[in-house]
Amino acid sequence: MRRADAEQPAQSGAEESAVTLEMVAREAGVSPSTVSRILNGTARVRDTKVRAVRAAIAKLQFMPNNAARTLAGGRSMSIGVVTQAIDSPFYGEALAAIEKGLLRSNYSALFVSGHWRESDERKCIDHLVSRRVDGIILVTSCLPDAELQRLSRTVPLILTGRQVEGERIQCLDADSTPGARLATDYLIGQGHKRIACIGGPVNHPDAEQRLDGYKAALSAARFSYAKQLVVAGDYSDAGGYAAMNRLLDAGAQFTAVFAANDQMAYGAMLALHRRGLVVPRDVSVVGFDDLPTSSFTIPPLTTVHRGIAEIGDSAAEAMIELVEGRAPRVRLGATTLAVRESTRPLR
Amino acid sequence: MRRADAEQPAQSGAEESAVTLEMVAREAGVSPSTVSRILNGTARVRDTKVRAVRAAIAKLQFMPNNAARTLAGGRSMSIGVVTQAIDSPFYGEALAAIEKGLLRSNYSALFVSGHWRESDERKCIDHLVSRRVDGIILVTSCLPDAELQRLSRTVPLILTGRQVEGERIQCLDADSTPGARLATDYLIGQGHKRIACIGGPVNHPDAEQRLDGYKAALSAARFSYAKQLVVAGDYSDAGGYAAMNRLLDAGAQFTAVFAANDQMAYGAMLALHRRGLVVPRDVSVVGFDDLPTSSFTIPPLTTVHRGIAEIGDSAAEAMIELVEGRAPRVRLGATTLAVRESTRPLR
DNA sequence: GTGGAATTTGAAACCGCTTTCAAATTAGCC
DNA sequence: GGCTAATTTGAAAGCGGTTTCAAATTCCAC
Repeated sequence: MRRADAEQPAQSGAEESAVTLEMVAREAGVSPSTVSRILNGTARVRDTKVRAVRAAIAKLQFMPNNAARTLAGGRSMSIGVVTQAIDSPFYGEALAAIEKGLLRSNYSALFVSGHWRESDERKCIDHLVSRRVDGIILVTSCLPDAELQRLSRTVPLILTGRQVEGERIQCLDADSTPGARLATDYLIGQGHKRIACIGGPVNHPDAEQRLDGYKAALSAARFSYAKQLVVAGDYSDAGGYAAMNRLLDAGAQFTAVFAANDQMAYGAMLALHRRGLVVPRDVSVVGFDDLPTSSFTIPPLTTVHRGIAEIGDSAAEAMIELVEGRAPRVRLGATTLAVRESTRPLR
Repeated sequence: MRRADAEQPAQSGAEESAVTLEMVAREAGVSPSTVSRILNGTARVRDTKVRAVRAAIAKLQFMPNNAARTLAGGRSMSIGVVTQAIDSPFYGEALAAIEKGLLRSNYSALFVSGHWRESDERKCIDHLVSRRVDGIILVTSCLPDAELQRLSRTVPLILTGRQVEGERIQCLDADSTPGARLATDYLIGQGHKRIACIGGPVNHPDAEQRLDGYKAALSAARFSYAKQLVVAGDYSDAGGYAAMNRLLDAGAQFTAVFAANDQMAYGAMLALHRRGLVVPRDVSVVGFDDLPTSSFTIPPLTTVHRGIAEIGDSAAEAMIELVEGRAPRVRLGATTLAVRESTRPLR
């Protein structure tokens, strides 16, 4: 309850006025240009001065003003990252990897979410452009190709989960078809004949790929595609729950399910559990994404592993190559199947 | 394989040079000052000019350069948000809410993660300061009080999950003690007498509160505190799994467990499952946080609900009040218990 | 010691916007 | 219509860095 003795004006809520490069220069007895050169390593400087400047920086606790740097230098050292929902486990993992990858090269990430809505995404992107980001990573995008192509004239783009042509567009091709094929093939290999599918949102490029993979596996095994075994979800737990209920209510007969992502698999498993069906005894379930939690569901989920972190990492790396003017060479590891305990051989 | 016909220099990777405020001014036949005033609403301007400028902006597709604005205006319109792991479901939910809350007032969020390491967090914060954020929201912080107080002289702070005094520090008091008490009281009320506890990381203010709540409930019921029933985790699924195994391996006898967060509860449930113990028949489990997924675990998890989104939302709101110079009035809804299917009355 | 090349430095312009200050315009009133 | 007061505008000075350009030093060989 003691008050400061406060002879000097209290300055309530006062910000400490920031140290500028010029103050550093004066303190070190050199010109601002010299300080700038040392900071950026853009020219060699006599060693005695380097030391003097370093000392001044430390003494004054100087921190360059990023806005000024951006304005003068023309680069903001920040990369915009567009996702659809920052709070989905899938994006979370990707974002963490991107953040880490960018930070390695001293770039920082600006995350924004489009909520699967074109208008929201457009607004986010405008925001990023206005902040003069040096590049944009679209982890998934709702926008039409033409619009992305137009955007790429303003700022270089990295795109995952989709293929769009463009001089300054790099696509990290994460085609989901093979993964879905892998999952379905596995179920077939385990002797399952009636395999249901809980798909993603309709008209969603990625969701379509996953459905395609499912169909391809079916036809390769000469199984007929049964429409009543396929139902659309929305990539959420609740959606998977509802989808499974629809399947069950319609009296569909199946011994296995392929869910187009892990979260829907969770929901589906709960719906089965509620009806007294045990996974994998009564129904085998396979997911897609291999979220970190999927090792800890009951039972642990068999799922398509694609290294989300790896995608994020590659995206970050490619973006840095791109903005530094090098040609990014991108390679993604293959998708694999993480076999756990939600599936079993039939008979 | 066709090459561009390219008579005019190819300008490979050329950025469209950006439209500036001055170009807008010229196009509209007014001075830059006037355009600025219209943009910011800082003075009234004759209606005819407003229209002319609006037209010019639309025609040229002008987007103000944020770096220049920040430099000239002294505010960056961005708020730093420090978390520990952007990919944890807990933070994900909080971040989504913060992003949304800030966007409402046209602020944007800069997310960085400290990974529960002081040095990392310090680096992140320096980064934010250097970017001249107008404020920092620390969703959780590892840094000592004194350091935060020092930091608050540079930039206003919102702090959740912890209480630190300071003129420009606002704490969103999310004391976890009552929540933990609530959970434990519930188990006791259901007739459980031997209640284990999987705590958070030691020396973690929040984790300590949760442990305190557990102890308080015990002693209120005149149960003795049994050291062998308490084991520390690390807030991760894997940690909860390991912790439960330690409990079981040590031969601890209990009919219920309180886990200090949901993710550890997931891990604990899996460990029980692996030993053939059924939740809630053999052991009741209560978590803390009410993550979105917790409604979809098997069985759905009984857990302490604290409205993570609400915390994020309030943090954003309070931060805006703070930077706009108003005194933030913060109120958080009470914590409640979401009773689901992982608990049952004993006997 | 000297000339010329190579290296190191500083002055000053500039990046695109905000804001102050004074001039120009308009409005209001007798 | 003329004078003052209120309103609207533009010129210009920053904000804090980077970068160009030319001047000042240093280096080196002869």
